[in-house]
Amino acid sequence: MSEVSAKKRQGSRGGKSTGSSRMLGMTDEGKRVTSYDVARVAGVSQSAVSRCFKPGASVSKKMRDKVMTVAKELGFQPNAIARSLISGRSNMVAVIINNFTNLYYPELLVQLSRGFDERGVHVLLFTLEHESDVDKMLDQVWQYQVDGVISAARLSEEQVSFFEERGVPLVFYNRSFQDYPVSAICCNQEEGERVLVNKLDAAGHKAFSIITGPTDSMVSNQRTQGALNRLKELGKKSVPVVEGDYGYDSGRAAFRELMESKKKIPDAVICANDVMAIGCMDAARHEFDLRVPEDVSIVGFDGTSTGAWSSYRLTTIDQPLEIMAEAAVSMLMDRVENRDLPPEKRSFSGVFLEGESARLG
Amino acid sequence: MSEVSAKKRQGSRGGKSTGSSRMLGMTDEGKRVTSYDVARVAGVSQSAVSRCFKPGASVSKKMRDKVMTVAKELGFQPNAIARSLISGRSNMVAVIINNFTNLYYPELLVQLSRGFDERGVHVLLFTLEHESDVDKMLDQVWQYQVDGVISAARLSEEQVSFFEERGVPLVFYNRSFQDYPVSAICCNQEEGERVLVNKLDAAGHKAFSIITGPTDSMVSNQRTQGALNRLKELGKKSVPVVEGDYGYDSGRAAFRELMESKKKIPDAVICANDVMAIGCMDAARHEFDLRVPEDVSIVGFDGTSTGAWSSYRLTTIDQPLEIMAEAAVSMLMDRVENRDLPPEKRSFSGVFLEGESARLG
DNA sequence: TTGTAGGCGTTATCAA
DNA sequence: TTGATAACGCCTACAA
Repeated sequence: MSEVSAKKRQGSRGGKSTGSSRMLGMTDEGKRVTSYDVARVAGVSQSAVSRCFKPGASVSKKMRDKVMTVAKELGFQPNAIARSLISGRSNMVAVIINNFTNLYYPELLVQLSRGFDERGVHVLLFTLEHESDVDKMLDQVWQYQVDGVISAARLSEEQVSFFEERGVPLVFYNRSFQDYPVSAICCNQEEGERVLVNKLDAAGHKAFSIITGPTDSMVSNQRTQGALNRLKELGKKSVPVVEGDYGYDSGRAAFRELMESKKKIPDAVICANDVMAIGCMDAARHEFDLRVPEDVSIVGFDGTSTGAWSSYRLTTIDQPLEIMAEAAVSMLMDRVENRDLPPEKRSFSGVFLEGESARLG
Repeated sequence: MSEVSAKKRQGSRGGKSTGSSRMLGMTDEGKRVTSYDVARVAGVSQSAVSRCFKPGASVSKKMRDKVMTVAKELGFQPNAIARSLISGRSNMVAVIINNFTNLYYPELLVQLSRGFDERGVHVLLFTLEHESDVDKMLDQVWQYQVDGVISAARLSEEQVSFFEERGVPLVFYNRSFQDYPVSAICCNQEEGERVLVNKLDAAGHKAFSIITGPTDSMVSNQRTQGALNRLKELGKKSVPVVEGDYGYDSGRAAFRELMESKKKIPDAVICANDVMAIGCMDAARHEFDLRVPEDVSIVGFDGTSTGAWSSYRLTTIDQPLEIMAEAAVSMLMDRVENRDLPPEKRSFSGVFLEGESARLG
């Protein structure tokens, strides 16, 4: 031990008397127990202690036992902050989510958190309320030296390049760019909608309507376009489109708007997500005394657990959440380990859930 | 500038040519821009740069302008990790949540996140699946030097003392100990249940039943006890009690169990949360062709947004989520600022939501 | 295998 | 007000 550090750290817990420390993890002076403290008590160097806590390091069994015993005795845990500073890896990942009104996102968050946990990585959560907050938040993310970012919120190209320039891997969840290379996990929104339209069309529906999410939602736009494209191919033109905000009330309001407009009453309503579809069903049944699906078919998208509740039994497209979340986690971590991996997109097909909210027979 | 640091940092961005850096926030060698880089370009000392980024520091306007200009030019942002190391404050707070099946928790998480954001504090999220994971997680929390912890998960006294010994402020959300001093924000569960029972009793209900949450849930136990206590006071004995797990399916199953047991059919079912109450309603209506509330009254607890959906219009107790979350945030941050504050408990009354799932007339 | 010493990027302390 | 210098707690060559 160097003279300097010996002098610097003359805690009253010198050598012996380490028996009954009431304050596990703290020195008698109320400071955090560091590797130096462990080293002093164990009579070894600080670097030895450090090595004992590094998985593949070269340490003798004797040394490791000695150090670990003392470490446990003192309640020592390496300081992740200090480690991050020197190693350049924080073992933290930022998860950016803005759309919490959509019930889908909490479920996503749980899955992501689970996946990262398994890898010993921690989630720094960033929730957005207004898109305008994004830039301030990006600075925060950068300041905390996260190893990577998963964004389920829309970012501009400029914002994407913010991370790119800085070498921070970024994986989008259900958003992407056509002409800008970014890594992304997506559910194939268009395909899903086309499946729904096909099923509805095959069952003889004539008057289609669409309820979209917020117009600035990429997912909503893709879903809407998917449905409209397929409808056009089937010769359906002038399909009424009403805008919602992904929330229950907006689904209700949108259905009301459809019914009260001059156009013909719909017999099939395609909603950009499950929650609005549920709102839609409630409006149809309780405000207009319509039977679902006999009078009107209503379909959603997401496969949220609420959609399966027996008052709704929603016909919808189930996004394979666990699979997509796991894919996002591993795609990100791969890029954390190896920054040279090129951007990659993985697109998963949704699974058609028949439910009972659409007449398909 | 010292000779040493001048030698160490001889980036090719010396002095001039700072005009068009493609790599904002990175040096030409691909390293993070540090305060030294800013200092060199601006021709000032590193500590001057540091001061310019500290709110109440004593810096001349001229200095601040010069530094800030260069900082912006280079895309410099102070490294929060390094700051945490020296300052002992990470500006991160751990939020521990285990009960994600309960729809109440995502909404809580958003509110907490919002509150901390406003204070420039970041949320490190810890989700628990099994109670057994707790200890490993506590070590993680400690390693990251969080400034405080909010736990909506149950912790043992030992686990609480883990933080106490280390001087990390802890605030519980909706859990507490009777004989161990901890800070906590609670909704008055007992009181809420008593209100519900009174309303149901006043409307002439005779056959009460209770569906509980998991037996190891403190909140569920309090709610159940609150209801049972009041019922006993009203002379109702032998109230059937069935255990659920807070989930929709368990609410359905529990109702089924109630109906199929030998005991008399209930005319009032008290559920430990909204989601189970919803499951219960669906079972009553769709499996037993009962009318709610004419044949059976069903009440929940929480005031989740789904309970208000028009298929349910749940009669329930609304926990004042925003208020409670804000209280939790400020209670925690107060203790981060001043560690000497004694533990405190704040208990908020729930708000009775009349709904239409209970006959109260 | 073990110890020494330097550095990660800040903030804090003290002279100047 | 500014600048040099010492922490903060750890990891990592490099030397022993």
